[in-house]
Amino acid sequence: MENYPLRFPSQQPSGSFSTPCLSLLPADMIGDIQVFDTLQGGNSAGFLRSKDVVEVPTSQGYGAYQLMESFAGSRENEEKPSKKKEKKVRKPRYAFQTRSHVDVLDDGYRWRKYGQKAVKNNRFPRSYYKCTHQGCSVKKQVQRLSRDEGIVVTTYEGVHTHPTEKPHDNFQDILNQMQIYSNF
DNA sequence: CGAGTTTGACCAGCGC
DNA sequence: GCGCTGGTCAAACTCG
Repeated sequence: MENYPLRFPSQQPSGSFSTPCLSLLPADMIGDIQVFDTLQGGNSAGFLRSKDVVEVPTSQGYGAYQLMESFAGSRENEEKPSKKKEKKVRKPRYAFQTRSHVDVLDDGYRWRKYGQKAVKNNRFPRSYYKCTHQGCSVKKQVQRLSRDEGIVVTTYEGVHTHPTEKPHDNFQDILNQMQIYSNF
């Protein structure tokens, strides 16, 4: 499999991310991801408003990244008729939409593919990956939009419990940088 | 030989 | 209850 390094804007001057080049991604195009309009503070990555778009240099040129904070388990948080079963607690998910012709962007972590499924209303399959680091249960899903096959949606579930295995920025640094660039 | 991929089977949740 | 769909498992396979 061919991976391309994903470089985030640590070397970019502030203010160079002012022109989002992608329209908003409808929530229904990425399955059960729910897009929140307001900041859900308090969690480790809740510092970006959803629908913020940052433009990020990649080896294929600039790509537009839209961070969407989402909670797939939010329905479980709503009022629901009580059930005997313990409600399933799901970790928060964070989805990025990326304009790239490669599906799997190199974010510095090592991933093991554990599944691939055909998705309804999408001619491209969705791939499921787990972080291979011992004790780390972070997962991600990668899906290409059928409406615009140049766009890849990567959905992260969970937070890494370890630093990146590559010398460059880890994911938390990346998100922190996004915070910096989204606060101008 | 170990690590990662492929792929069919299985399971759970949800809507009708 | 049943069918559909998303998510996961695990055996077989590939690759370096």
